[in-house]
Amino acid sequence: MNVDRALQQLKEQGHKYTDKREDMLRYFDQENSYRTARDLLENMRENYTNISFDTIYRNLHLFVELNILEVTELEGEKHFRIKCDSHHHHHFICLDCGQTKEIHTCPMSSVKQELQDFAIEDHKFEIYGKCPTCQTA
Amino acid sequence: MNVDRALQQLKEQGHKYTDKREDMLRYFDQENSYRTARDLLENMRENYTNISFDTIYRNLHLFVELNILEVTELEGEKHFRIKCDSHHHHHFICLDCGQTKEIHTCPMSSVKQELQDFAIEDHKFEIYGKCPTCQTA
DNA sequence: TTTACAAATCGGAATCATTCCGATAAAATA
DNA sequence: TATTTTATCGGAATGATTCCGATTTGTAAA
Repeated sequence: MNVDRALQQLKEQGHKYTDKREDMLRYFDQENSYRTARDLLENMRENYTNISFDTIYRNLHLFVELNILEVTELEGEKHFRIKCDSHHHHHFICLDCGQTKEIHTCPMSSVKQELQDFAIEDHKFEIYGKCPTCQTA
Repeated sequence: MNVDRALQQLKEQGHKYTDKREDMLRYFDQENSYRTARDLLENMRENYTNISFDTIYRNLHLFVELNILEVTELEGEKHFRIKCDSHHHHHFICLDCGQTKEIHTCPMSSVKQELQDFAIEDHKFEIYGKCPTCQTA
């Protein structure tokens, strides 16, 4: 997912263009890691002094709904990151800095046999720890 | 993990016995599914009219620390269940009733090769959906 | 079996993330 | 440009969780 494509998708689905939306997407595109609503708010405040939490959350949820961002819950707080383009995969998530590394192993195919009568709606496979950078810091 | 063993473990580690602690453990032992602090509170109120959230949370955290309960975050709320005895495994979790089913597939061994320089501290593999009972209900 | 003390509990206030709402402002379109 | 729809703001409300001072209760030692 890149910013221009996301913006186009917004327009196509009847949502309005705003500078704030573009900047939010650019923020996640640059960060390329899991960030909280507060992280985003603080970054946005640099250019939009009075931006409100309502705007932050409304757009975060919109982006998740449109599959532009993905979300996970870490230590009681939602964290968002731009959705990866490539094929299905999972993430190692650094608990210090939020950086991620793609994991290409996914056990779902073998799991489905174990869950014949269950309606699978979603799954989460995440590995937590410290990335090389945060280990030395 | 069973109730008596948990109570003994509490005692061994210098924690005091209280009826409430025993009843909390019995609740999770019976339920055998992911329950919230509020679920527990409401159940406990039947016998202890004035039990407080402080007591609920303090003990939930203690139990997690002592490895008697395990915790996961579902839809912004922490859910607790009694820790399984058997060997390492993961869970299918029913999003309606919180019932779980053990999944015996775990991809961590193959994943470790992908994460040579990363310090792995924890991992989560959960499958969400509807259990057979909740599908028909 | 009392005593003494640390741990546990209560009640309620505080905190923190998130959501909601009414009023205003800005984008899109005719 | 006028109209309509969506977005934003500011601030209040909500809901889970935590904190705190005062009180009570296990427990171990006298």
